[in-house]
Amino acid sequence: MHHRMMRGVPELPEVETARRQLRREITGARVVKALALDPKMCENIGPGELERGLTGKIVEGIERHGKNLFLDLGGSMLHIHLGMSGSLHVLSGWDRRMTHERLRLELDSGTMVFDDPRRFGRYGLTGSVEDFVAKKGLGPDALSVDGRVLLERLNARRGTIKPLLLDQRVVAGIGNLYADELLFQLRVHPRTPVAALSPSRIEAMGERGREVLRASIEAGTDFSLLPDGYLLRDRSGGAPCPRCSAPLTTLKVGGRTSVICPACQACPSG
DNA sequence: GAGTATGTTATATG
DNA sequence: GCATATAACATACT
Repeated sequence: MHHRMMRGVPELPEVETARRQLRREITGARVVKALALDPKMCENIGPGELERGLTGKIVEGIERHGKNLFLDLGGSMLHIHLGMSGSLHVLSGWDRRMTHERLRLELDSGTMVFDDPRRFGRYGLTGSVEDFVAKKGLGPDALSVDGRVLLERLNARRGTIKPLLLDQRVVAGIGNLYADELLFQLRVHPRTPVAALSPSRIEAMGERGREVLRASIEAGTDFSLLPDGYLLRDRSGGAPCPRCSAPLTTLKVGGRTSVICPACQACPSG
């Protein structure tokens, strides 16, 4: 048996889906053997030391902050960031190594595998989620952010809206795809300066943001199951805008690809 | 072969 | 210090 814990590139909803699945499948399990297979992906620790730190521990719970996942081992935590191409799997029985296996936890109830072709992912030990968040300077988890909090976070900053939404120090968990979705739903052009957005617009963005993330979690991060009107159902250049049917266009903002409806998301004038 | 990629971080520049 | 731009990381796919 082989269970994949999530689908899609790991942004907040994908990691949250993995968290829920892992909670069901490996809570209470004991780590019999740990294999840290890629030294480059070990964060602030050597593979041997990490393996020793994991062996014998019991998985007491699974936590998440933004795109970061934490296995609570009682006293210490295994931190996992899935990068751009990482995925988590639970195997039972004697499944072979996966093609791009980077971390393997053999448990008394099965095996958890972190597979990652591009090796942008990271793993290591941390004392607590709070320590980790403080050390990285992460903002509040995006699911906990409402209109008031987003306004507060953005008030302290100048600059362009989309790169700020992607900055994990402002809010943790939003990636390129969900930023595009949010801006589309709010009819905001990604290059709009924050200063050009009214407080009520920013508040609305904060409220809508968690709705978008929740909707994706409910859909199991399968974009084809998102409600009508979602950009992510077909986010490709030339596809019809779900609102007005004009062809979607692509542009670069802050070095990242953005997909917008040129009719709905007006260019900032200033 | 060239160009693309949904994440993060370091470095340089104004 | 801040905002912005760029490269780098390593691999797969079109």
